[in-house]
Amino acid sequence: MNSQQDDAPLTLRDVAAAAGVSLATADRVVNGRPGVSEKTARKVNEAVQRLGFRPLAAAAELARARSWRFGVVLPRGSNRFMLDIADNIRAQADWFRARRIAVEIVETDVFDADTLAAELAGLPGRFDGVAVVALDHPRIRAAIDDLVAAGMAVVTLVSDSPSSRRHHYIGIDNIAAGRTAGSLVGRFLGPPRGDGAGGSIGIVTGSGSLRDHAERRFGFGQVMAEEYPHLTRLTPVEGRDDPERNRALVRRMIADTPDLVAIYNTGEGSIGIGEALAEAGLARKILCVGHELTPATRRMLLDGTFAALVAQDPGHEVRSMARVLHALVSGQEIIAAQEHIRVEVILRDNLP
Amino acid sequence: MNSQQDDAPLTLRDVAAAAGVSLATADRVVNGRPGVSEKTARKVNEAVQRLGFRPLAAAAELARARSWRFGVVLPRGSNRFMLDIADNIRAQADWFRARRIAVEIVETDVFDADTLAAELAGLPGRFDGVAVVALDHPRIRAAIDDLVAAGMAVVTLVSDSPSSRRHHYIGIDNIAAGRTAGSLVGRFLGPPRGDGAGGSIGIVTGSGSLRDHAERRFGFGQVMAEEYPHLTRLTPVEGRDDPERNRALVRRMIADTPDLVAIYNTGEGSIGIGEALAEAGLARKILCVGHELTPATRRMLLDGTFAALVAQDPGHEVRSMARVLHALVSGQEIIAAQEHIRVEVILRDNLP
DNA sequence: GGCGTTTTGAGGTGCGCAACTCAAATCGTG
DNA sequence: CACGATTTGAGTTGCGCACCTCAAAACGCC
Repeated sequence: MNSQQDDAPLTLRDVAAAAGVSLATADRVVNGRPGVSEKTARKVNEAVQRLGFRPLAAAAELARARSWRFGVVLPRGSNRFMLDIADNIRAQADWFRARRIAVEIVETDVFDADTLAAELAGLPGRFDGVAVVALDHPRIRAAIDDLVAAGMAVVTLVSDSPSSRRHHYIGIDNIAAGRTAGSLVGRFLGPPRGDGAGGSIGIVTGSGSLRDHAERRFGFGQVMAEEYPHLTRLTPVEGRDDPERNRALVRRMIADTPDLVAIYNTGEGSIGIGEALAEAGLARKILCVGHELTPATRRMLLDGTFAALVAQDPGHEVRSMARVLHALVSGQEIIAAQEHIRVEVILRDNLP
Repeated sequence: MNSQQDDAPLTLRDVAAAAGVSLATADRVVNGRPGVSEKTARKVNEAVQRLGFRPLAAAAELARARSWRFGVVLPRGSNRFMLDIADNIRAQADWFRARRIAVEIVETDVFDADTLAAELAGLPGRFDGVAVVALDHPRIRAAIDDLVAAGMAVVTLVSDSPSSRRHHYIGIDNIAAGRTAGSLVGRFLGPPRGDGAGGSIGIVTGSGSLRDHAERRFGFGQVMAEEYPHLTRLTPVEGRDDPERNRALVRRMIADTPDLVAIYNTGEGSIGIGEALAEAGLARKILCVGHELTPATRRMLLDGTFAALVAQDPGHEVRSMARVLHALVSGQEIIAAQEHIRVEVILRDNLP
């Protein structure tokens, strides 16, 4: 016979009673409204602690009774990965609607700082929260800071602008991703031949100005220099994530590099690399490691053209973006561990 | 000047109006209550479709106004990974409280079918939903089916009982995990020596009766036989996830196997393997691949004793368990993609 | 047409909280 | 002590939905 029926859900009323104050005062403290003496506030906070009170999420949300408008700024007409992001946003439509969140995808030329900055400048008023695939550029940094200053919740997506005041970055550590690719290449190639030579590694990259690609090259180079000095890194070639350009570049790379043993693609358009290798009869002969899981890379992983992919889960990123923006605007807590985006290694055997 | 103020949140009342029925009738249809003619139900469902109505999650949850009791059946006094699971459950306490969910961890001897079955038999009435680290055994299957028959939401955690009627399995595909480990070992060892010999691979496993370990061995063996026939697999030795036993076993393995080139541990207690190798001065000389990220395996990954880990994220599993059980008991939808637990490959470079 | 049955409508209640108003009590200060 | 300022209490409203009751209407059948 317990004197306290313990299933009784703990409400703010209980906290007020325990603290010896009225519901109104407890509410003022919990919601940070003014007009409460420090002493009283302390009493209430102690009661909250002692009883382990948490406002019921559903009730809080319902009572706030407002809707949110989120904008997601994505590169226009972009690669498969960005299309996946967009698809995942649409797939989350129900989740958003059930939370009174209206999401609008804003397509723009992310790669031009002025265009992107202008686009960002037009967002306040239209949205309560914004996710943006950022460029690491002073003008973008300033534009993002302006958004934050305007009271919007701002997260960077996939590509960060770390010096800005964005509230959160949702994406992977691209240096770690590059290092991981480096380790895979080094390990898969095995120890140097008898004469100490290891061969050359071609590096295909999107563009020099994208922070994520630059970081991947950096991480890759770090590991190579430290751990596999017998391997030669060729100068990175820029295919701008375009399969056709990549194909041409790899074709030339093959012709120019007799001891080519591996190719690392920091970005998209891996299919072009696979095609160039197939043309030359070198598929599965030259070790390939790339990024992101797409229908094309999946196929090449299965047929052995690519040995491994270093990837990030766009579904996770979109859900994380949704949760983080929602938590930011509605003042909820963010579960850091849940929002950490992992650098995934995908082999043929653990394809999702 | 839009005639329809589009920010007006769509409520059930709007649906009722659009369908030309009363709120009560619309409510009956949406919540599957009886006493509505088929014709009327169709009208309402059409309106729901047409308007894209979703009940506001917060309001629905609040209105249901009930609390849930979940039980999580874990092996008693178990290994680091299971302790991580328990820790993550405790770390989710706030999340649970905010949803009026009381979680109780039930420790028992999971490895004895009778004990586990008896424990499960005592759960109905105590809980609304149960997550259980299952054994694949007819008696457990029957016990799980009884829970489901008693109206409980039941998910298996980490280790499945696929023939049972459990509503959901939360864990990885262990065959894929074993295959992944096999590919890593095969790739990392590189091509056979000139004489075609590849060396021997030791396999350390927990126990023959655990389904997850058996599946990992199976997947590992598959890949080895298919892709790396030049490598010899030694007969698996059972260390019951105990570091001390593993150490003794590996010590003997080293002594008995001159051409030992790699060790694969399907389970826990990897630290014992590292110690045995260090004693023999073979750390980093023999390729090691194991499972699960723990403080010990993290350390050995960093110092190079282990080349890679195949892992599952206990945090993700616990969150997924919470979401799935909550969705099951409260009749919500489950986002399959979100609940899929990935087979992760962890190298030194992508350590979370 | 009259009966019983099924279907529908109208309305109420409460979930826990946020946000507000207004009056009462308390406080500090001269 | 008196004054105004600050703090506190009491109470109300509404968020959107689930769930319930009761009466009215429509229906099917003989």
